[in-house]
Amino acid sequence: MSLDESLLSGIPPFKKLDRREIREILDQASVARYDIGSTIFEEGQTAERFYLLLDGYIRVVRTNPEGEQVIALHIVAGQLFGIAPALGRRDYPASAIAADECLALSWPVSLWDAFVSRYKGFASETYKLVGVRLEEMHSRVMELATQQVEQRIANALLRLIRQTGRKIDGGIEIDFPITRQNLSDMTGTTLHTVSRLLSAWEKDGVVQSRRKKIVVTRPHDLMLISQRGA
Amino acid sequence: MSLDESLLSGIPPFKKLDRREIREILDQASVARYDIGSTIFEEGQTAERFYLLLDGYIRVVRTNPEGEQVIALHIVAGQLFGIAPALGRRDYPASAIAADECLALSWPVSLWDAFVSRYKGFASETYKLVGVRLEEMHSRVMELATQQVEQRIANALLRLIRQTGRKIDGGIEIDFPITRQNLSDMTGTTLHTVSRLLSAWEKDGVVQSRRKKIVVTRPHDLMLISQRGA
DNA sequence: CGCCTACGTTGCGCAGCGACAAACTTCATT
DNA sequence: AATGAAGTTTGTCGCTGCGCAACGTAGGCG
Repeated sequence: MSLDESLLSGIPPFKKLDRREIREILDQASVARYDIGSTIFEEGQTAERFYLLLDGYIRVVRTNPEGEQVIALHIVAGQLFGIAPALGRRDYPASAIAADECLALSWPVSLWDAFVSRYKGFASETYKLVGVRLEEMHSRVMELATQQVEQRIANALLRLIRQTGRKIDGGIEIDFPITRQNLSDMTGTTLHTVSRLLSAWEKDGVVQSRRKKIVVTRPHDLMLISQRGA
Repeated sequence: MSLDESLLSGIPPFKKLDRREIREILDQASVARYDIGSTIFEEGQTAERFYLLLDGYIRVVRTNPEGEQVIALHIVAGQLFGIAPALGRRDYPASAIAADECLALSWPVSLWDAFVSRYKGFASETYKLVGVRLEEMHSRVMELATQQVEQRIANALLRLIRQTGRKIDGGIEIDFPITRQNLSDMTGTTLHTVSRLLSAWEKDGVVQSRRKKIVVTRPHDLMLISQRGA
């Protein structure tokens, strides 16, 4: 099966490359589809491949010895993930789970060094990506350390609509199925507390939610909530 | 003033280099001493230089709009810091403050690309360092999201003695001055709570502390505390 | 079409720990 | 030796948010 060059042409780590180079890269790639809820790789596994998400959303998850989950971040289409080699690691530091149906390319890690040295802009773009992730981790630590549960959940929602929001009439919808449990795993709280807060916000008309779906109807009010008590 | 090549010869990012290359690098470096409590660079500033800590300890700190501080990590001797260019950034994402009297080398960021391309092992070692930091941020998020205050403080102490511990008779001492406030800034709690817990632990003989000094007398018991309620 | 499982809601009680307050200790400075 | 600032201790109080429990609802699958 052959992939079209246009797949990669707009995507940051490859945007400086010409047609021929992209062809080269695509010819070495594998494509795979992942069902919602399926695991792409697991924490602690030896990193065999690195990935590029073409479509869908990925949850990057860590589990502690007690079995509690924490969602570290979400990957959106066009981003590399599973890039252990960029961090000088032989194993994946976290698990990747398809938050929605996903389509991804992948390459064996043995090609990483060649990609870095051979393709212009690839290295700098990936290290920029790592920078962004580090930055995001930083702000999660800040939030967890200084904010109340209500503000943390508001911030989590705001980040989600910023990164994965889809404009619909009446608000901005989170583009993939998400449960209260998921939200509580992102914010270090319980599904009960998330449920209560969403109910309260729905009553105030700030959000509107059905099962596994959340629409933020008044993003500005949510921003005010996220800064409450400042 | 001329610096001796032995300064850099054992240090990871430079360990694969020969005498001549190290000479080159040293000749382009500036040396500076920083008083305890002084600021080396500040969050948001344009990154002019990147640094190598030769002696002492650095606190990497972020401040939120409300003025609350969070200590992101500590830098120990032999580590690079202020490496914004490695993250594709033009500004420093956090402030660096001397936790003790410090000695550091620095180079203008304009040299970064040359270092990466010219010196063997420099790139891979720095990205490994970034990986370690990302990993550490990850586990901080995990801790903040899933653990009680008591366990978080125990973990913070354990990390400190692992990274900066100095063996003395009767235990392991944290090698630089540290206050209850500092500890609370690392764990997202208050100095009052830290004080109470340290007092309790001291009564149990797990730690021993004076003003700005903490000695862990029974590290194993502290480990048990850090896993309590598991 | 109905069952079953996953997801969501809500009430109640409790406790961890933050907020506030006040006093004490250590150390640097003059 | 006196003064003051910075760091530490300790007590009391109350609220946020978690644990537990029970029930309601929606959607997938046979």
